[in-house]
Amino acid sequence: MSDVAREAGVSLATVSRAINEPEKLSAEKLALVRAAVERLGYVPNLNAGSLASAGGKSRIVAAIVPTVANVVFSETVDALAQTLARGGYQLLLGQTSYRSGDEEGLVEAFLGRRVDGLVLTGTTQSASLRAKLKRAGIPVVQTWDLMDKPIDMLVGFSNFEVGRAAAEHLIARGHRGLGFIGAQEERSRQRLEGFRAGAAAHGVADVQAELILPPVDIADAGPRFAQMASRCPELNAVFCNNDMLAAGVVFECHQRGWAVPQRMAVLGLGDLPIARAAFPRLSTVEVRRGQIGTRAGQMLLSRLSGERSGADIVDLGFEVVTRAST
Amino acid sequence: MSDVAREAGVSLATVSRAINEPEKLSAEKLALVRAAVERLGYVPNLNAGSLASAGGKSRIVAAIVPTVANVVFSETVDALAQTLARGGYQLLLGQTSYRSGDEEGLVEAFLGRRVDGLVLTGTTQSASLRAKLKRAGIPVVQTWDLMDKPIDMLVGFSNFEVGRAAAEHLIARGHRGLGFIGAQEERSRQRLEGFRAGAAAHGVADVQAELILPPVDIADAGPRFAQMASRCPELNAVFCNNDMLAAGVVFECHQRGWAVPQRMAVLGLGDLPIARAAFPRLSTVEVRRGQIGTRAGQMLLSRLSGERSGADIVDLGFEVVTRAST
DNA sequence: TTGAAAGCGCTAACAG
DNA sequence: CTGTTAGCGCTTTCAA
Repeated sequence: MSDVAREAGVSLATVSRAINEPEKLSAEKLALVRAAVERLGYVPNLNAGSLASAGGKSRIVAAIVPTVANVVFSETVDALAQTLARGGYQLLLGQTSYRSGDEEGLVEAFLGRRVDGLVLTGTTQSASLRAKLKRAGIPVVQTWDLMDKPIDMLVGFSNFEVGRAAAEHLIARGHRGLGFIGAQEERSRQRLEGFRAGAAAHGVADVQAELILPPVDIADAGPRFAQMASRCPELNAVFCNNDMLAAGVVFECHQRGWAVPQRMAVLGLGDLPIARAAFPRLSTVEVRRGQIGTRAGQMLLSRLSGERSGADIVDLGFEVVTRAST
Repeated sequence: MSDVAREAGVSLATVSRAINEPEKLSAEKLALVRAAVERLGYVPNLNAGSLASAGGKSRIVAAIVPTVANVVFSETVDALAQTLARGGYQLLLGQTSYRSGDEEGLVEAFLGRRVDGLVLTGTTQSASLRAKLKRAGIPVVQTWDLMDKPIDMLVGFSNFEVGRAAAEHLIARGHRGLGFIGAQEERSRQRLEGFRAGAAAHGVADVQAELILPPVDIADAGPRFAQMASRCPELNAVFCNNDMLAAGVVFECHQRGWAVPQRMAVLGLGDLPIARAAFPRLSTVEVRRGQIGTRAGQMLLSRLSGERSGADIVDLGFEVVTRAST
């Protein structure tokens, strides 16, 4: 910056003003500085700027997800990044690869960078992490599930209820040989519990379940489904924990010549594009994964702009959309 | 930090050392400082640190992709983030939403943050952007395509050759009524050119093409395919620019009762998990999207650690994998 | 081994 | 409208 000042023959403060509050400068000096900036290819150091300016805001928000390689999270991240970008914030990405122990280290690193806000996936942070976050005093939003006492803010839906609704949907359509294909992971387990509860409430005590160790490979869907089917001949409906898995099961049914939904009903989760591209069209539980990112971003933004906004807990809900596969 | 110093009864320098070079402190003082840090919940400000320390490295690398919501890029980003994390770097994410004009603004912002490195998607940056990047003097790696004179480093494969190979594969297997479904986007266009060239080389002059405006919705695959098929009754093989699209086409064929590949051959791109989950199993052009991220990360890391490493251009190639759908 | 002091690149009063 | 002077929170000589 001092190079620019010298080149333009003005003081440091003037250069700073030319960049941050150009309206407070004479046209003459402004032009001088701009020319010098141009000539030197000067790019202001934002870090130094935020260090010096009051509050030291970094204009960076960090997000932690299991992996962005999973569509469900990548769409949340996409929406979040877009929302933040509109507010002038940038996104620092952290991935745990489903190792929940990694979360604390990531948070620590982000806090060290003085991120202005944080979005977390899930609601099962350790007590020490919760405490650390509260002490940090920055807005935090947990996502993808619900709970009573969030660290700060929360946007998600009830995975347990999703499971229950899935069971009820399947039973209402006359299927009682129920199966569940999911992941060995928090939210999937919650859905399985809900699924079992929903089934039990209608007198279906036995539910087949296959939990895949993340990262879930869609190609596992077929084999896992095959296992369940041979273990339990009366199986006639499966709830897959994402539409990709469901598509895999549908393909497996095609291969076996099993009619969907007559011989086997298949219910997905997410309402991914493939649900509408599959044949038959997939019935699915729609969850607003994009909305999660958008809302999380908005909540952060309004908090960061000083608004003491309204709801700190938003339940986005979900919807069972019935198409042709159930 | 001064709070910690006071609390521990030592100087600022000692606190700094306790954090960055604990081996150079007496066990006594070290314990003192650590206790104070613990008691106060102190988190060192990394920004201030990098400002003060020579070189001012931020330990942040930025990546710009069209969108992380597209599997192909999300896997690259996933791999990149993981690789960088292992080297102690974090990832700042920028999305253009396919608006290539947004790229320059993002770069500007990242440069302002003094990121230590940058990874770009594609090779079609404007001259002014190229110049800016070169002047910035940080390692830059372009990805997802090939070119002769990259800004700095490059890791990708030839999209043109992918297209050509796809055409040759299809023709070799006896299909001559060729179609192409892709996106209105740089790399997809390159593949179409290659596809046409490959077809022409074997005397197939007429190639049907459908280019979808991004973001590509998989549910468009069926309708687009239907259009092509009705426009050109002799169509008997389509090359889809990603496996999702290909799965969509396969579903459409199921629906029409068209046997794949007998009535219609379907070739995908990417070798996504769904290619092995589909029925019939999808033939596809495998491109190493994870590798792109990993290699880009490694190249950056080795450059950042001072190694004057070897190849600055790496061609990852691709492979046509023949399964059951062609 | 530890501390004092001088910055890193920039912003923010405060004068002028 | 513009320049001077302190810092922001930390690291790093240089002495002690």
